[in-house]
Amino acid sequence: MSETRTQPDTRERILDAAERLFMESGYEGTSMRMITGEAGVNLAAVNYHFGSKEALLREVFRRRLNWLNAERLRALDALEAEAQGGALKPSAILEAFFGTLLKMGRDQSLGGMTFLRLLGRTLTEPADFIRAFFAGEYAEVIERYKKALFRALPEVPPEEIIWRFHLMLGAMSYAIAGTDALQVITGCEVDMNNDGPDAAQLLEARVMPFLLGGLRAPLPQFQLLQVQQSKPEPTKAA
Amino acid sequence: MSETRTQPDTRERILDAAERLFMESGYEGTSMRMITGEAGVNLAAVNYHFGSKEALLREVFRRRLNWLNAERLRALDALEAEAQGGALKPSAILEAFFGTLLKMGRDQSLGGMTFLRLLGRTLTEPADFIRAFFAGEYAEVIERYKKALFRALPEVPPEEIIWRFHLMLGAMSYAIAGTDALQVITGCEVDMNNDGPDAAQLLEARVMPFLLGGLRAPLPQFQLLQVQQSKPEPTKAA
DNA sequence: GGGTAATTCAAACGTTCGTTTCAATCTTAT
DNA sequence: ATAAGATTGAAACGAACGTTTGAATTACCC
Repeated sequence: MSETRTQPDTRERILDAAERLFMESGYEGTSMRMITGEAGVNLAAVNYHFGSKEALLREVFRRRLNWLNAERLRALDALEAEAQGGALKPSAILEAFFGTLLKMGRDQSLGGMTFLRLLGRTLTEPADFIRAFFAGEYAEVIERYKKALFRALPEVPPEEIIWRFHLMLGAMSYAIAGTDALQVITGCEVDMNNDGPDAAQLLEARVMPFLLGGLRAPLPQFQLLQVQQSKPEPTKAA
Repeated sequence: MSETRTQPDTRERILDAAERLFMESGYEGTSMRMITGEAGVNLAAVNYHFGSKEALLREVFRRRLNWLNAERLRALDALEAEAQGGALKPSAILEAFFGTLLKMGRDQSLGGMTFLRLLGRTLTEPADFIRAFFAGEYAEVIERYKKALFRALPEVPPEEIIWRFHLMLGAMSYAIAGTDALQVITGCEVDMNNDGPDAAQLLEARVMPFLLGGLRAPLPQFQLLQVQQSKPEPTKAA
């Protein structure tokens, strides 16, 4: 009747529906009709408000990554201010980088576990425009954290640090996105299916020690590889 | 004179093209016309030889996973025979599981790095039939290795081992599949782009120490979590 | 060499995709 | 109240999708 104020922000309804569906079915596996159907809006609304399906995906991420990027930089700034020019502890850097991520999983207004899973899953999407988008969004933050890790681990060759950063991102992404995928493979249900604060807390308690253990693992034998890649700097014993 | 080769390798040409294209563009992002075009065969050939696109994907994996599964079981059998009933070293178990995988990357006749990347990427595909297929293909091998890890690490709670198995799979998959995806994000090129033996060897030297370090990392604080998990009731949420 | 099955081929099938159109409706400021 | 602009609605667009058809061609066995 008169209270049917049918304007609960069409844009937000579309973004919420798209976030959930992209997470569940992937970008190519989600159609515009699925999105507008779940959002309860007209099919043409997506193209009217966002321009295209690609632009919609970008906006889905932008409204979350703005906060994530800013918060990650803020956390690193705080650490560096506290250290007063000294090197940071690797565990503190990981806590700032991944802890900030997991904080999103606990806060429904920041997207919660839904966005975390979408993020982890989308990093492996093969579409070119998606990869290009992420490269641009992440560049500054990754650069800052990479340099912090270089300073925190001066005895580890930078290339090795980059590799392990790589591997930590992969482990974390799978732990988040592979909630049902990999746990089907491992044949055992780990109780991170439920959304909300518990899932993110469990995740943090389980994953952070693993990441730190991997980061601080003994270095591989470099003699052979160093020759192959013709890097002049020798390995410092560790 | 080919007595058993009744086909002019049309089947193999399709499988090779599909393997490469699925790796590059994903399942949904690869069309039948792309596959038959690259294979140089007629569009109808896929449905004639395999029945459907889904069945083609399954066959692409089956011709590789048959070897991988058998070899992984054989490697574990050899370890257990050598141990004569004793527990295995965790590093040996990882070497058997992931070393076998990386052996495929070095052998072009087993699919090489192309198949490895396809495998890592497909594990995150959201399509239901893909997940169901992998669950069936992997079940036996995962079960065997899980039990071996339980015996090798009796002081670690089984659920924690499963989690870390999870995380190791994720790190390895990203290291393989994320060749260009994540290295764009990290903004630094790691030279695993080239196929062939070198890439797999580099991968092994870099990744295995990381995985072992994560697996043997100190356990998290369990007091709080243990209460939640010691209760046998599952508390499943929708 | 003829008969039979296997395979290839061009063409079309029906469906779904993202996108566009344009009239109808709602919002807002004058 | 009314004009102007913003938003929504129903319908259709052309293209691309996976799949099917039926005739033409090839390979194989007796």
